[in-house]
Amino acid sequence: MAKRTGDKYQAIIDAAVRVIAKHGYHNAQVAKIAREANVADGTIYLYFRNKDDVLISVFREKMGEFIHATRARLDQVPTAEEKLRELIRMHLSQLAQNWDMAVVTQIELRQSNPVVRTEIRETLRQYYRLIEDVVRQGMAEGVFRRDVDVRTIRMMIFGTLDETATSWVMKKGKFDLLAQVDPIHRLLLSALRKSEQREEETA
Amino acid sequence: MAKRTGDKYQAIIDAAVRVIAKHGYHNAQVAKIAREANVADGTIYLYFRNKDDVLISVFREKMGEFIHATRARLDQVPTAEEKLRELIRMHLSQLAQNWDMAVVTQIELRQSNPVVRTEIRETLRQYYRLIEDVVRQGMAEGVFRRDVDVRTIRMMIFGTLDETATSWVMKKGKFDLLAQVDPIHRLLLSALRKSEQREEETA
Amino acid sequence: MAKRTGDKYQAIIDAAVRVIAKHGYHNAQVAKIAREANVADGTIYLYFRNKDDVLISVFREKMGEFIHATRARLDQVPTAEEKLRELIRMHLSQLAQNWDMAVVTQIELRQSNPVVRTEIRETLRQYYRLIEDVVRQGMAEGVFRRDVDVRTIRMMIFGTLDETATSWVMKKGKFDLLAQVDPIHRLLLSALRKSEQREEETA
Amino acid sequence: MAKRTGDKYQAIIDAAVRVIAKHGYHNAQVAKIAREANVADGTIYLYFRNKDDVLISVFREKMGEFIHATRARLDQVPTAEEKLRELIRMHLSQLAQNWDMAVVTQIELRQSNPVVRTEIRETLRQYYRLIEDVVRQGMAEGVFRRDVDVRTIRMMIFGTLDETATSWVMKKGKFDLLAQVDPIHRLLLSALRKSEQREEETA
DNA sequence: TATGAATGAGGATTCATTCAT
DNA sequence: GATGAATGAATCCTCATTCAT
Repeated sequence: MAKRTGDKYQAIIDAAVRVIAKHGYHNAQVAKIAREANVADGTIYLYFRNKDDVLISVFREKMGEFIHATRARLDQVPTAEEKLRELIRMHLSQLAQNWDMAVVTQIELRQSNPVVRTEIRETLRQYYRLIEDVVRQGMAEGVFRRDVDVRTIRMMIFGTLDETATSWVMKKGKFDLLAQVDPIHRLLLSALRKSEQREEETA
Repeated sequence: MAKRTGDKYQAIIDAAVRVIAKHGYHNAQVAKIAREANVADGTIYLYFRNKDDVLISVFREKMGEFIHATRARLDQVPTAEEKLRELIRMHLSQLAQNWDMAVVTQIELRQSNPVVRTEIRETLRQYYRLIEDVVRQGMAEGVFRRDVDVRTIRMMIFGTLDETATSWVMKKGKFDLLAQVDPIHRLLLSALRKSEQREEETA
Repeated sequence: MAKRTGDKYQAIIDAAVRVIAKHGYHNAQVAKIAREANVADGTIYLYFRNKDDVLISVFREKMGEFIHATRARLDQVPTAEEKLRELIRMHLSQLAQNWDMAVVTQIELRQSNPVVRTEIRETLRQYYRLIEDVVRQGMAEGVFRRDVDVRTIRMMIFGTLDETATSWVMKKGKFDLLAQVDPIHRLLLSALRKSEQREEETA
Repeated sequence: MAKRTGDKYQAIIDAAVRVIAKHGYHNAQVAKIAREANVADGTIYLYFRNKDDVLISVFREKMGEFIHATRARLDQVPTAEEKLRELIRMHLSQLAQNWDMAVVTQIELRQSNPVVRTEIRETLRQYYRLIEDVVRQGMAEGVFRRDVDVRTIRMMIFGTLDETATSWVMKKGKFDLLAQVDPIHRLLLSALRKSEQREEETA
């Protein structure tokens, strides 16, 4: 049971995203997802343990791609400041490019039950680590301040990006999400950069 | 129908908070809330249109108190920088002082259906405005930067506080939430201050 | 929950008997029972924990009446031999008088799942005890043989009655069940009597 | 289709017995039986019409062997009284020697649906005839009473043996089934013998 | 006002059977 | 013959809401 590969596996995941985005989490019945994926209801259970497993897999697969793409991009720029910019850009652009996924991750999947939510939070940890790695690099470079805990900084970075994305979805994409990259980058850089004064401050 | 006052009205709201905090959103049945409030199931429908109305009212009432208390406090300090500090402090301390409410607002109520979520978002707007007013005052004072849209800044402030609060609840209160006030204030101030002021900072 | 009294409780039990007798165990859906009892599906769950509980209760209630009536009758006759006769007569006549119950207890409920079957077996023990008490009395009277274990004798008595009843139902009541009382009584008496008495028997 | 011979035919039947004995009738899925028999799910349908056919065949084949062995044994003893003893002995010993089959025939297969049960009852008729033949022989010999219908006597004999076997399985084989042969034989003989013989018995 | 018994719509999941390979 | 991936029908139970008292 529960094969995690194959065309149908992907088809079901993609169908789930479309159905949830269109009808909402609470109206995404297994039958609807099956129909959208052009498979029988029972077929879903050849690839997934249960409905929760489908939802968790949606998040894991998509967030996995999201993180993978982001990490690959970050690897291409050397400095922490540039990495921060790419992080912001990738975060917002990937959501901007896939409205369905944006709706699903920012809104719908957050309504899910405790089991799904716990799994989601687990997946998010990888992303947290990615962010914290950038911050740590900046500190090591001597560019980012060291007087604030890395986790606090990560909360600011993630919180800012997440709130921005959620607002964008709640406003039905009525503002240009990518236009936020630059101002957010400027804000976060200002927050993170060491200043001459702060150096003295810690002395 | 649906009178919005009286002892029972309050009793039901408070019971809802306790039940949701204890059993989780998905296990907060009307019957359970009624029992906790020492009223009959049907009585709830004398004070609320339906279950959604109870949940929305929970958020509206509690968030109303939250905003009212915050606004009252902000009125007592003159400058934007100090107001920002009080905003952060009030936000985190009010959650820190009421674990049930923290669980309910940061975790459980976010699992609710679209109707409730929309209403919640509506209530949040007042809080958004409060934050933006502080930012605008800072700009007017010539202390906060003006090269970034007020809404973007608000997203950073709210996103940071919200993510911090959520992490705190997810980690079951294992870290000291109030200890975050100071570092967050420093981060946000650095993000918001005009360059010149940052230089003057230590003077 | 699960009130075990009231008109509806009885109505549901009786409806279950009729539905099972008519449609068979595997076609006795909760909805069908509810409709037959003139209540809503959900009402059943105000009186019973689940479907199994309905089935178990059917057996327990009906078998309870069965045992009670039998015991009451046995109390009215003094000797073990007469008691044995009444036991046989009551067993067969009660089934003969209630075709639906006969079908349900002899055929349909035996198809039930392990949970239900276990509960049924539990209830049957009381009946076993009733039979064994008659046998023991006969032994105490010096009328019944003592060279065979009471339980073995009980198995013969119950086995004979049960097989007779089952055959009668399987043959759709095509033979006169009550006509079996006398021959079975004679057979069992011959089996049980002490040798001396058997000698006198023919006199 | 549905050839009733070959290694796989037997393998499937034997696998069904093991699976039903181990997991119970309600957990004996076709897929599980196929796996136990080391064949593919679909292969079962090359040898059997459907699942019911498998179950019926299990009973028919095994009961067939049971009856055949019993008949062969009865042929080796001349008198009805001895035949009765061998019947009892064979009935109980064959079950005692094959726990899986005992569980399957006494408990699990009785939970099956009407189609299977009807077929089972059909197969049982052969066994009924075997029993009745012994009884008739005893009557012809002038040894068994003739004042009770042969079928009634058969119900007593079969009922007694069946109830004994079922009790033994329900009690998980906690008592010695073969130790019941002698007392049951004594009981049944007492029930069946004509009065004169019974008189001689004590001499 | 207050009660709480009654309602009934709605959905995830299993598993016997098929059929293209 | 043999496979096993795919099918899709069928059902118990929960719980928000009503309404007679």
